[in-house]
Amino acid sequence: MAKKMVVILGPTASGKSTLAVNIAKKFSALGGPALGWNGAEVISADSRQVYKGMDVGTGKITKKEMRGVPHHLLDVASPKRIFTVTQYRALALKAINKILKKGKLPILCGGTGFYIQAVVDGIVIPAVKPDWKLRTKLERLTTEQLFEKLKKIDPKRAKIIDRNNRRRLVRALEIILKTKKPIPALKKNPLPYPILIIGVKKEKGELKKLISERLEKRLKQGMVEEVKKLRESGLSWERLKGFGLEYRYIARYLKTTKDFRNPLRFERISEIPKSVNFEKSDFFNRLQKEIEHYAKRQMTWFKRDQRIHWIKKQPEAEKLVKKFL
RNA sequence: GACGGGGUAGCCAAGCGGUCAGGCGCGGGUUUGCAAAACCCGAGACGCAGGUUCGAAUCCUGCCCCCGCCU
Repeated sequence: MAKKMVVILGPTASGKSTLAVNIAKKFSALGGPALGWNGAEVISADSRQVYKGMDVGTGKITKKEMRGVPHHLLDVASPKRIFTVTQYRALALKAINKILKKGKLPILCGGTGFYIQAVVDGIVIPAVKPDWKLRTKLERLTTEQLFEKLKKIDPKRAKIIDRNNRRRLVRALEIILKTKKPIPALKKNPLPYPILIIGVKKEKGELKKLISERLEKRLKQGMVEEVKKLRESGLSWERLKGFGLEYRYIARYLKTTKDFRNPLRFERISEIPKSVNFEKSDFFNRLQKEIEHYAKRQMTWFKRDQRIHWIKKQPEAEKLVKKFL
């Protein structure tokens, strides 16, 4: 049994998590034990599920849904602090090695392409914590000024960076100013063993339907309350907005209800009716669109990776894994 | 029937004689230190028919349609 890893990726709502668990559960049938494997464990590759307290909105798998298959990298960070790819990669590598040491197959499963790439292709970068003081200072500059500044102190990075992207400009400057040296040239350090990458493909219409059904379910499961709780635990509206999608939209909604600009006013969590009628509302439709766009962006990311084996149904994935092992 | 307002891309909406509105949606893309974030590019239009003009979404004439209001 040589070291190997399986990656399962795909757009949001495509059913990746379920597939990962199913594969792990069917591991014997796929011939794992016969080849010396002791089983399989899942590592989440999701930039939002790493946060504690973000469950309903991220579609975090429940204990019950795991069906005994161990999952890693869920709830490893506080939403109050920024979590970055760098940290993700370090934790993921640790988890992968632990799993391999047990003689088990790691299944990296998630929709954050950047995180997956960081692990699989290995982008090596030292960590620099965000410096809020410096950021507020930089935020005062115009985008153009930020770019000029970067060009002066690190022309190499300036050459390839998106000069319209304030966020990236600020982060680049932060790193340079904190480490006192230019951004080091990219070093790739890919995992040294075979990796099977499976992509879950869905027809556009079907995916839309899945997204819509899931969104409805989440709202019923108390997503509004989840966001309210996060807010009450001290997260700023700005921070919630940064999480995007559900968190962004519900935060906006709660904010307006709090500002008394909305006819629906909820002072305490208990006052939020169990079934605020979001369905068919402007709120619902917009959020739905937003999630569809997100799915599209994910696909844009995945499309360029030629190593991905795209599948439509589980049996195809099983076949691939069996052969791979 | 009279008067008033209006008909601009799938939707909302500016322009009212001479590069371009814009937003949403749609399509494509970037991403190598916040990535569910952030950012970029593209297609598509002036209700219809004439006229005036070097040039018309924009002015004129006629017609069609919608909304309001009055009888």
